[in-house]
This record gives sequence, C-alpha cells and structure tokens, in this order.
Amino acid sequence: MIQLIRGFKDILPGEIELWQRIEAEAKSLFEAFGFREIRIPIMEKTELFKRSIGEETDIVEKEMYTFADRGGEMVTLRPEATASIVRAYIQHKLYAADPVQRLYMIGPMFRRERPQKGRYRQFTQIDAEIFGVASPLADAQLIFLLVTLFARLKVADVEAHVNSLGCPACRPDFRAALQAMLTSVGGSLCADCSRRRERNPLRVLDCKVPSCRAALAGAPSILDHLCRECRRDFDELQAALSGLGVGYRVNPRLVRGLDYYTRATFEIQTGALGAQSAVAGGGRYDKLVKELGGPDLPATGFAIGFDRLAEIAGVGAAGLQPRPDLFLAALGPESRSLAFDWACRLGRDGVRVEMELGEKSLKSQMKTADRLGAAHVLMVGETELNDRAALLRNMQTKEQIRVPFEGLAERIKTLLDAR
RNA sequence: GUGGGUGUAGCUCAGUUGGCAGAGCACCGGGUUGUGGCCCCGGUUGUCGUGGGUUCAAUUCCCAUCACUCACCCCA
Repeated sequence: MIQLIRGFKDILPGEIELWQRIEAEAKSLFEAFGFREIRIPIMEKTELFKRSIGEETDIVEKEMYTFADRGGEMVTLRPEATASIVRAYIQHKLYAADPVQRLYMIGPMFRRERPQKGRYRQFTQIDAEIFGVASPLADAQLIFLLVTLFARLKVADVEAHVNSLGCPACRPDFRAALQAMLTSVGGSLCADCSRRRERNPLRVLDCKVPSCRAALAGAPSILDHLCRECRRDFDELQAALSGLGVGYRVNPRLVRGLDYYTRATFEIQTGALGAQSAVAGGGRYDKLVKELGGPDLPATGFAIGFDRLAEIAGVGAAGLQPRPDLFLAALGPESRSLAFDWACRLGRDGVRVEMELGEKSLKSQMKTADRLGAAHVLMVGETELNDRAALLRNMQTKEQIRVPFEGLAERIKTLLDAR
C-alpha cells in the first residue's frame, strides 16, 4: 500500500476539531486588532527565498524543496511566509494606499529536515506581519497577541524571550567584538561553532553544547553594543510590555536563523516539546522590504508553529466533537423511507441529524445513537405507522413522547429548538 | 546528514529457549422476536514492516532495507 510521505501527516477527524478551534481563536483575535487575512501561493521562485532568508542559512542551503518545473524555472515550496507576504506587499503596492498594513495567514510550510517531535517536513504556521510601523509598540503588540492567544488556548509552561539584534549601525561593532572573543577561546568550541565563528558568529551564542556555553560565559552581550536608537527602542519595547502586564525575559543569547532580522527579536518558548523549545518566533526586519525592491519601510512579524501549538494546547479536542441532536431509528422499508425524508429536511434546516440507512435491529440502532452521543432518538416502526405518530426519546431523561407524522419535521425542529 | 529505540489484529501491547499466532479494548451478533450505557455468551479481523539467508521448519536466529520515533544539527 502507498503510504504518505515521510515527515508529512494527515489530520484526522477527532484531531481536526482542535485545529479548527485554534484557527478560529487566532482569526478572531487578529481581526480584533485590525489584521486582515492574506493568502499567498505555496510555491515561489527560488530566488525570493534565497534573497530574503539568506544564501548562507541552513534553510536555504539544505532544507528547501527546490526543483525545476517543466518549463525549467527554479521554484521552491515555501519554507516560511514572510518572504511571500513582503513580495505581495511590494508587488501589489499595498503601501501606496497606506504604508501601514496588518496581515496574517495560516497555512503549510515545507522544510526537508529529519522529522522528530514537533518537527515535520510539512508543518503549519500562523503568521502575522505589521508593515510600515517603526515604533517598538508594534513589536509589543505582536508579543501581546502571542501571549493572549496562548492564554486563550490554555497553553501552560510558556515564556516570552526578547532581545535586540541591533541594526546595521551597531551590529558590525558587536560582531567584531564577539569574533575577537571567539578567537581567544577558539580551542574549546565545538566543531560546529568553530565553523560558524567566521560566517555566522551570532549563532554561536545559541549553541547548546555545554563546553560552548561555558566558553561563552564571558561573551560580550549585544545589549552592551546597541546604538542609541536601538537602545531607546529596546527600552521602549520593555516598558510597553511591562505596562501591558506581559511577563517576559530578556535573553541576550536569543538569535534568529534567518538573516533578515534587525532590532527587536522574540520567541515564545516551552519546556513541553522535548528538544523543540520554540513555539513561536519573530522580530523586526526593517531592511527587507527595501532589499526586495520595495520602498524603505520598516516591518515586524512572527510565526507560530501550529503543530507545536496544537500539541501543548490545554484545550483538548475531546469536548469539541460534534454530537447529533437527533438520531432516527427506523424499522422496515416503509418507516425507513419516511425517516429518510425527515432526516433530509431536518439536516437542511440545520439540525444535526444521523440515521441508520441499512436494515438494523432497534437495539443496534439505539447502541449507535448512544455511541454517537445523540441527544434524542426518533423511533418509527410498525406500531408508529399504525398510529401515524413517531416516538421521540430523550436519551438522558429516557422520557418518550409521541410526535404525529403530520408536519413532523417542523414539530421536531420546534421541540429541539425549545431546549 | 549522524546516532539510539521500536515495527505482531482497527487501537494498546503480550508471546514463541525455532514447531498450528494471543489478550484487553473496539467492532458485529445474541441474551430482551421493538429501546442505549452495566452485565453475560458467542463471533469477525493478521502478507508477525519488506526482501534475502541459515534450517526439516523462521513471527522467533543472521544480513539488508523501509517506516515510525527520540536525540544531534537547525528551526516554528
């Protein structure tokens, strides 16, 4: 038999209710804050991701699903959403009407990594971006949204981490200081970090190898090298968060794996997902719009790992299963055809209704109704045909009443609505 | 890409020092010829992950392979 692709997964009924709940919660929250949904394509020209995420990043170097299509063009299944949203913002000149745009999207992303807990090759992200706002209040708003959404979904054991990555004015200074320090402790770094020392020294700060952590105990902090503007913005962000009552931790070791980030950067971390600590991450990317050919406008945004969020959400799918309002149990062909007619009418009018379409004993049908959690069962058989009235049983109280055939669907709907 | 663990019924798992493949749950039927949950009785379901090797005989031993899973790496 043909199985699904490694690292991909089906979301089956029973689990999907939780996904729908999370989606609904996210949408209503974002829309309350003026975010509008945007839908972007699942594939883009490979060039877009190379230029935005960065040629030297792991994502671009070894994780993208990239191939030549039948016309020979190099295309890539999107590994993240920001690049496409920025592309759309520029291409459709959304900034012309108003540079300030709040956009969100929910959809699948693709990265060909080795699957493990909380990590799939097709995974879903909830993404939100704010364009055209330079103020750190925009970053504070994003973090507030994350914290609020997580609280609504009863996610326990999460913590917001914030940091500033500086800007083109001050980051080179810090980078030089860090590199000098790394050279001095060179011997005690792990192989990966020795390699990263030249190309991407900031990543060394994020290394989890104990020897590296020890060697970096006295590493310079980016926060000591921020220029005046970066310092001011970072202070303002913290003041805003404190004012909102959002708990957070300043983590000078927090870095991003994508090259386009500047200044404010943040992550929501959890201890509940094994090695995968990040449930959401984001930050400011003030230079990206311009780099991709648009105007020089600032932007900030985040992505939530939907699959990870679903795993740690305190609201389970259990209470979310739909239960029928009514189950129709019919005995014999004549009763069944009557019941079928009622079932179709009631379903059309919005009553959750199910019935057995085959020939089954009443006992068996009652069992099915019970298993489905039906609130009521409407029985019709020989006796009822003679009486011209069906029997409506309340499954909880076991109370049964006769309902005349005449206008039955309407009568039933009225009875159920009255509850 | 590297390393560890695991693959037996729809699900959770036992098992065979190599000899006809098991339990619980689920499902179906009956006990009640027309009334669910509890109880009792009965029944259905398997290429024992796949391919090869050793053997009279392999689900069991050996080799390979695939899948799942956890971790490294990286990230959401």
